Parts: sequence; structure tokens; C-alpha cells
Amino acid sequence: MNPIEAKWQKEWENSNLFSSSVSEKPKFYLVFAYPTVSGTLHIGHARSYSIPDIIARYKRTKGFNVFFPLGFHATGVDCAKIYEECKVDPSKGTKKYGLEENAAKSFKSPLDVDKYLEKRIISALKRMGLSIDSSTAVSTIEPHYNKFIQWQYKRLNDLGYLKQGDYVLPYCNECQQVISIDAAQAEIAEGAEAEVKEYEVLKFKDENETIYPIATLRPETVFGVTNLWVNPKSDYVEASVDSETWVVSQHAVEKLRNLGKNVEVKKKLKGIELKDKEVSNPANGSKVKIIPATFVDSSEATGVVMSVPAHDPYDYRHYKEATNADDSMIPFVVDMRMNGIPSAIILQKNKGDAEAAVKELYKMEYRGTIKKDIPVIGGLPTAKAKDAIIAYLSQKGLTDKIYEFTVKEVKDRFGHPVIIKSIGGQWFVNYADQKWKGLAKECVEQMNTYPPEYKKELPGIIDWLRGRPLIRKRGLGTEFPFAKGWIIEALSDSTIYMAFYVISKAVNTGKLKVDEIDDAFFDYIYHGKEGSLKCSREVADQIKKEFEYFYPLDLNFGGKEHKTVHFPFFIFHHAALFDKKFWPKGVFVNWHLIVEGEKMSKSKGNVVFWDDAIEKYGADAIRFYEAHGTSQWNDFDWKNAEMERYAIHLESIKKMLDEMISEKENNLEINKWGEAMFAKRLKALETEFEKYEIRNAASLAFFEIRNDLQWLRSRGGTPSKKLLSDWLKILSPFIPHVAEEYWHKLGNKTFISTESWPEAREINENILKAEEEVRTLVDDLNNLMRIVKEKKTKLYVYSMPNETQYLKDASEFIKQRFKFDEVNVSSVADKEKYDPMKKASKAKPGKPAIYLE
RNA sequence: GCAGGGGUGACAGAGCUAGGUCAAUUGUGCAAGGCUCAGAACCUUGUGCCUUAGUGGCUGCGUGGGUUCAAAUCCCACCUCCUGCACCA
Repeated sequence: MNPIEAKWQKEWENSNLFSSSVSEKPKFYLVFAYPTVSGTLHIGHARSYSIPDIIARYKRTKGFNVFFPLGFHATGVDCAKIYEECKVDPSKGTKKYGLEENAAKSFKSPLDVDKYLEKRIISALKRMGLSIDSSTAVSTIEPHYNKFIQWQYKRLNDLGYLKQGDYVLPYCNECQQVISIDAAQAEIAEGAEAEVKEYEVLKFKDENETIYPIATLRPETVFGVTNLWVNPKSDYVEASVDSETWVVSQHAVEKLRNLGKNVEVKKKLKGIELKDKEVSNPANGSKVKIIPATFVDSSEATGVVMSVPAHDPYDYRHYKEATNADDSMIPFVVDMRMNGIPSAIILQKNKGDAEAAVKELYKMEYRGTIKKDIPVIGGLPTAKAKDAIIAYLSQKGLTDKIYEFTVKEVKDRFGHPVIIKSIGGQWFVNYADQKWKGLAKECVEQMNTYPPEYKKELPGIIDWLRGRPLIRKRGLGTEFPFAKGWIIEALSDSTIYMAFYVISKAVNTGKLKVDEIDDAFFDYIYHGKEGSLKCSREVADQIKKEFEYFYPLDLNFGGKEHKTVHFPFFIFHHAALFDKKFWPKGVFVNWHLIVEGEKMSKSKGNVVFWDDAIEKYGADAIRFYEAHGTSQWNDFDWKNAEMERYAIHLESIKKMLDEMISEKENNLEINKWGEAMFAKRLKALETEFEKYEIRNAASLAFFEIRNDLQWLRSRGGTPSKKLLSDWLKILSPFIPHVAEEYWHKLGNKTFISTESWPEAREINENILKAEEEVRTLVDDLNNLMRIVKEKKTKLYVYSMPNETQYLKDASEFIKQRFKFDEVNVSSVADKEKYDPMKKASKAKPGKPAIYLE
């Protein structure tokens, strides 16, 4: 463990430096997405958290009372998994999750895992030097948090923003649970890439009102139907489906039942028996026949398919084979401005490759328009026609839906088949509510986003959001107040947690008891609504005051994957539940971190654990690397070799600081340049910081200023102790431990972590310009010396008259640097000057002429 | 499919919302020199091609077009990579 870092972390802790409470100062409230308790932290977290910490520390120097709290998101799913794996093989826990060996062996329940990991996380955060206020720590599974979430959903329900409905999702009948299909998640043994595909079902009917439900992805082409297809060899059934009679494939029976339909098979039959059956098209009433064809996959969807030869190359081919129909008889729907049947033309273009033709045609038609003379949807763009025809038919009760995975076989980790099941009575958060959308947009309007472009995206995302399923059966969390045994899913329970930290702090510090918290309490704190409180009025008022002081939230940090998920929810819920004056002021999108070009993953075993990295490189070096390695609006590619370079670089800065601190100050003229340059950097740095351009700020603080100081010293100058102190203040948000250490080496007794930003200085442009000329001269000389072959010993410089004096002062420096015997500076106006090659005429302002001899 | 973001020199990564001052900041790597017994670190210089007393020219920022006196920067098409799309946090 790095002794300097350990020392200052302890000092900060002892002095309680980062806990915040109401004061006279302006506040700044920021949070990073509380870590999911799913293992120990890795360097990806380090980046996501060090950036907010840099900002928190910067804001502190700018005089803000910074509130930077902490919580834990415990979903239970991961803890349960870790618990199970450790039970079988504790060594897995150490390798895969970075757990300590003793701990891995000692777990008695998933909750133990959770508690253990929370402790690990908190100590890790502190080891990184994060200036968090850990007195707020709360986990989402603690009872007071649960009360808070329940209150939230009761109020949302009061506002009419919750609704109930059906919902389909992957499910395992044997395990009796929902399966999450996610390539990264280990719940799937086969078909992890599967997606759920939604077919529209259109009801064709025969003369007996028996329904032949065809399944399609392109309902708008229903006007071009020439016939239906069934597979002659497959098994079909006639069954009563709820109150109707349907003819579907045998395969479809189970699927329909899974979707919650009451299916009773009346009669079994072969596809061939349906031959020539006449049915009517639900869209236009026209009569078409059923034609058996072996290409039909009866295991897909309903096993009954509509044939649209004009717009489906397969249909076209089989239709021609089956009927010998003339092309002129084929109706088409989408106006492609082609001479003939679109599918025929495209099929020919693709040399008979039907699959390629389908792809090409669908793409073209998606951007096409429906023919004018088609009823209901004529003239609409294809993309809109789909919704329009469904809306039209469903009104008449002529549609339904059926679902399939995009891959045939999907199995869970026990090898059980995964099916698509309809869950009745699921609760949704109704983000489709227009009034609510309006509020959310209004909220976005008054917010800043980082990067700024995200703000432009948000209204589109808000429009796009629909109902969000809210509750689940698995894992840990808060019980949904309106459905026993169901808990609120993990994203829905973390939308307004920032408002809770003032309360969890009160609980942690013993001011407030968990029993004293109830709905009336929240109503009072957040809405100022009077009611009978279980806690003392005084305590409630204190908390309320603190809430009103720190709220609204100034910055919410979250990963880029939250751009369409958590951030919009966060906005919606704030907009619904809080007064406008408490609406959030900003969101900050954190990009991801990959390692050596690859995504970190537990299964790949390339996870770089936070603790290990700190042990090896030190917190400051990591902070430095992660702040500067790439812009914060980019994914970060962590490379060990790079990390080491940054660690070395940091060491050299420390060495330089040591030298400069022990150096005796002189009062050469060049020091004024040093001051001027620093003043200029300081100003630029502040601009970058205000935009949260962390990398640019780091670049200035670490590299530009360092190069300036190097130049200053090569010119014989010495930075003042004041300048060094100020440089440390600038560095301190990035590398707080090193800065603290050298701050004290300079003889300061306070903490640099709570010092204020260096005051702005006047920038002496004249001296910057004058010195720039010396640099130009050095550049030119470097250039010349390289080209000129023979050794030169004397330098003659000719400058504009007003520039001569400054260059004369610098001549000793030039002489030593290039090892000249003699350096002569003269004005171009000087008639007596030595100038055998007439070089003086080449001099320009800011760029002296040179002659070498 | 829908939505969003990228493709820049050996590498990482700026610049591209306000086109010229961009052969392109900075860092790393590499090369030469210095310092050292030697190495590390450190310092200086160089690092597209050609040319040159400090200059000038050519080729260049995914591909192909276009706008313009002028494009890495604006427009169009294409190729390609990444991310999200809902019970996964």
C-alpha cells in the first residue's frame, strides 16, 4: 500500500473532510450511479467514479459545499449467484470475483455476500481517494429504502402513471421463472443471441366463420394476397380458441396456450385436407383459396401463411409453380414504380437467390409508398401503413399477435426449453402518458447534459418510450405495494434515490429511526404536506431543510448504456414527483472502459480489479491515467503498458516538484514570463473544467504547465513557491494524495483538498510575445544547424528595433544552448552592424533574421 | 429492423458544432545526441515524401462523389466498427 496515499486518506477521514451539511455556502450536489453489488470493483468503476470525484474536488476549490454521497444497489441476483458458486468452489470466488479467500468460504447466505461486498466497495472507494460522504451509505434492500420506493410508487399510482396489462417474455415452465436472454448473462445454455419476434396475426375466415389466422411481419401487404399457404404434410388442428374456432398447426397449440389463450382441440387434420378451401381476406373481403405447399414451415407461428407474390420472392416463385398464373393477374400494394412485379424483378436481379431478393426488396419497400388506390392505407409510407392497417383491423377484432424467437432452439442453463409466455396483469410504468412526456421534456429543457449533444437526443427518447414493466418475481428488492410477492425491478427502484440520501444519513447518524419513517414522513419532506409524523417535528424539519438545501441534483453520472434507460426514467420520475424547483440540473454520461482492446468480463477472466491495480500503481497514477488517457466522451482502452508510462510520468513530476521546492528562488526577468504563462494556463484550465472537459484540463495541468516550467528552468528561472502552491491546487483534483503531500512539503498546514482555486492573475501578453520570439529563434536555429554541414561558432541575430533588447538579454541562453563562441544581437536599423550576407532584410516582426559564421 | 456514436499519422488520442493560420495539439513508441562504468530515469533534437541557410513543393485525415478561391472540417452515397432497444444493471 502506497504510504503517502494511506496517510492522507486517514487524515481526511479523521478530519471528516468530505461530509457535508447545510451551510451558508452555495451547494453542489452530484452522484454517480450507485454500484450494483455484484462483485468487487474493477478499473472500469475507477474511471466512472474518478471523473465525478475530480469534478467534486474542483467544485470544492471553487467554494461550493459539495454533497457527494454513496449508496449500494443490491439486486440480489448476483449475490445469489456468487453465494452458490462459492458454496461449490470458494476458489472461484477469489479468482472470478476478486473476493478474499476467508470470506469466500464463510458465506452462509446471499445476504452475507451482499454485506461483505458492500464493505469491500466502501473501502475500495476510499482507497481511490474519492471524496465521498460515506455517512449516507444505504443499500436498496434496507427497510427504510424499501419504504421510500413504496411511497414513490404509491404516489405515481395516485398520479395515474401506473397501469396494468399483458406482457410476453421468455420463460421456463419447468423452473417456473422468467429467463433473461442476454449474451453476457449465464442464464442461457443455447440461443443466447435470440430475440423475440412479434408476428401480426390476421384473421381470414371461411363461410362458417372458422378462422385461419395467418402470421406475418408485413401486414400492410394483406391487400396483395392471392392465396394462403399450408404445409400439406403437417399436422393441423381445428380448435376452439377462447370463443372462436381457429385452424392452426399442431405446433401452434402450445404457443397459443402460453400466450394465455384457452385452446381446446376439436379435430386433427393434415394440411392437405385444407386444399382449395375458400377464405375471405379480412382487409378487403376478397375470396382466396388455400394452397398446400411443402416449403411452409408449420412449426413457425400459426403454420398458416398468406401469399403475397408481388412483394415476397418466395411467394412469387411458389405461386407461379402452383398456379401458372400470369404476372398481370398478381395484385401489388407497394408502389415501387417498376415495370412489372417487384418481387419478380428483384428475384431476377439477384439471379434467383430468393433470400438475397427478400432482403433487398424489404429494404426498398420499407422506404416505399402504398399505392394510391389501396383502401385504408393508400398513399401512406410503408412504415406507417403497417400501424394503420393493424389499427383498422384490430378495431374489427380481426387481429392478434403471436411470438417466436429468432432462433429455433432456446434453452436455459439447465437445458430446459425456453418459451414465450404471456404474463397477465403485469404492472407498467406508463411512460406513454402524453402529459407525463410533456413534463419530462420540460425537465430536459432546463437541464444541462454532458456531453451537450445528449440533450438533443433526449426528447426523441422520451417520445419513443412506452410502458415499462415494473415488477418481477426474482431477486431482492422492494415489494410492490399493489401486488404481493412481486418486487419492483432494479431500474425502476433507482430513479429518484438521490432524494433519499439526506434521509439515509439521518438514519445512519441515529437522528431518525427506521420505524419513524412512513408515507406521511415522505410527503412532508418532499412535498411539505402536513400530516401526523412518527418522528419529532424538529428532526423532520432538519431533514427537510437539508433536502431543500441540496436539491435539486446538479449532476447525475451514469454509463452510456443508460442513455435510453436510467437517465430518461430519472427525468420522468423527477418531473412527476417533485416540484419544478427540485428538477435535476444535469446528467453526465460516462463512457466505458475496455482492457487491451477487449471488453472486461468475468468469463474471459480479464477483469482488472480495482484493489489490485491500486496496489500495483497507486491511486493517483490510476486517476491520472484515467483522466488523461482519453476524452471522457470516449470508451477508454486500458493498457497495462500505458498505465506504467503514466505512473512513471507521475514520478517524474514528483521529482521535478522536489527539485523546485528545494531550489532557491532568484529574481530573473524570465520569472515574469513564468508567471504570465501560468496565468494563461490557469485561465484556460478553468474554462475546460467548467465544461467538464476533464482530459483537456488534465492535459493543461500535467503536460502544458510542466513543459512551461521546464522551459522556465532551462532559461535559468525559478518558479515562486506561490506558483508551485497554485500548481498543486490545480493538480489536486486529479492526484489528491500527491498534491496533499507536496502542499505540506511546502510548509502549508491546511488540507489542499479544501483549499480554494488559485485567484486569477493578469496575463502579461507582452512578455509572452517577447519570449515567443526567443522560442522561434531556437526553432530556427535547430533547423539551420541541421541543414548546415560545417561547424559554426558565431551567431548574428537581426531583429526589429523594439525587439532587440529582449533578445540581447536572451543571448547568453542561446550561446550556452547551442555552444556558440559569440552571439551578437543587433537591430535591423543599425547601420554599423556586421552583415556580410545581407540577411537582415529577412527579419520580420516576431521572427529575427540569422546569420551564422 | 429502430435509435445513437465512431473510422485521423507506428500507437493512444485532439481537431472537426463557427471551412483557411492543419503535415495536423499532446502523450507514447521509435531514432540520434547528451548525462552515466553501464542501464533506468532525465535533458536536447528528429520522426509522411522531396527539396532548402531558417525555404518551397507534393501526397495526405474510412471509400467514392459534390459544394467552395479553399475541406480532416460542409453536403450526398457507400463500406465498416461500437453501443442501447426493456425485467439486464
